[in-house]
Amino acid sequence: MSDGRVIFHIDMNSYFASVAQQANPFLVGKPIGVGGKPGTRGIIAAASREAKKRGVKTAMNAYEALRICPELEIVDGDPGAYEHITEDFLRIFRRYTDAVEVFSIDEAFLDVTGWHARWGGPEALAKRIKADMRREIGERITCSIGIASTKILAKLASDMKKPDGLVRIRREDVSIVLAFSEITDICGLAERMRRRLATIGIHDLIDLGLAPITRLTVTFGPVMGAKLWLLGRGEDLSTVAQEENDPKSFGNSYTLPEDTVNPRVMRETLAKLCEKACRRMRAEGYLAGNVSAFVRYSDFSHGGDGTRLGEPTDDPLPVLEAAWKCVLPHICRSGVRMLGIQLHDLSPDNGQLRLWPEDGARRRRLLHALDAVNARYGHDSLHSAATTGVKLKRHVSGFKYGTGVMKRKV
DNA sequence: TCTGGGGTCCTAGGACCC
DNA sequence: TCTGGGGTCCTAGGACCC
Repeated sequence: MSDGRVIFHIDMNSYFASVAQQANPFLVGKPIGVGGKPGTRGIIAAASREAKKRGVKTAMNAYEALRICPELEIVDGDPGAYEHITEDFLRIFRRYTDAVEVFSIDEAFLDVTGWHARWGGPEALAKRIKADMRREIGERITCSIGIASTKILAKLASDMKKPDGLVRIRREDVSIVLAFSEITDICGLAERMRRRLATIGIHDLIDLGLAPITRLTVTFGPVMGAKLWLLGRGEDLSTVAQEENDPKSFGNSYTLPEDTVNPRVMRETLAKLCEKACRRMRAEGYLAGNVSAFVRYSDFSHGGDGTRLGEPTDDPLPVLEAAWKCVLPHICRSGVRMLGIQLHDLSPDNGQLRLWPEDGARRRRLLHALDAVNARYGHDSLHSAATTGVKLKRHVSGFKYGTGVMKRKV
């Protein structure tokens, strides 16, 4: 069935670090890590090739990374630049097929079945894409391309040679590749699944390929069981999705510099998170019908709840009130390390279809004005006084808190 | 100075309806 | 008298991804 398909998985190498090095020649050839700001408990989001050689790994704690590699230079991420460059390489991919699925900011699947022949076959097309990228995006930002008949195998292939790799897994080589791969090399199978499979005597992908489907469906349910059975044969039925999906949720979370039991700190943190998530939602034109809020304790266990919002909204005030009620029963247990919120049940904001009461309309104008200032001067320039906890005398009917703004750092 | 922050998808279980 | 069973919707939570 899938024999005829030709799928590419294209994965940028050390993407954030490569972008930083391309933007700043002083960083070229040096071990750098992106993220992990001092004074926070952040982690390294990406390490340059030089840093990786010295043992720095993605998701490593910044202190640990500096201990292993004291000369490591830690630089801030630049989300705007990543988005921009991602758009550039997607444009290149779309020259060669309509079926481009954005898998993350630095990865995409391409279905080039029926298109590769005119470029001289899959490998020749992959080389051409690499050449386009070098010429149009730059020498620093390289990619690894995996070619196979399914998405899972293509992804496995792109992982096999880094950086600047090009690996094709042909149908006749699938079983040998699987025999030399770990269960957790397969996208979608991680440590938990490895352990669960071990409990029924499946220790590697060869075992998985030999397991009867009933054993898998009994243990993992009909859907996951069938999926595992196919994976054991190097098959998967997923197709390259061409259309970009609408977002399902907007969430923000923050790990405090140190654990706290202070409700005031927690509420202020939650307020900023609500503002941030609502701002993002307004920018993309969505309203949320549902909010959930949660805390992570010192021991990494967590607590929280969700609730419906009275009516769909993108206003941080009602969101904060609802989120705070969700979190409140959970904050007395022990020190809190992280707080987070998530807005779901999204609907498009068809402004004209909704009847805002006059105060509501005024408040919306205010929020959008705040957005404009923050967009211009930086995200933390202005906060609504209500969500920062400043008590105001002026109240606006229909809202529990005032709508004044507190000036900061402009 | 162990363990960030942004997401999606799947499953289990309860409520409710016919 | 007895208490089925299928379907859908919703929510909470786990697993996984980069």
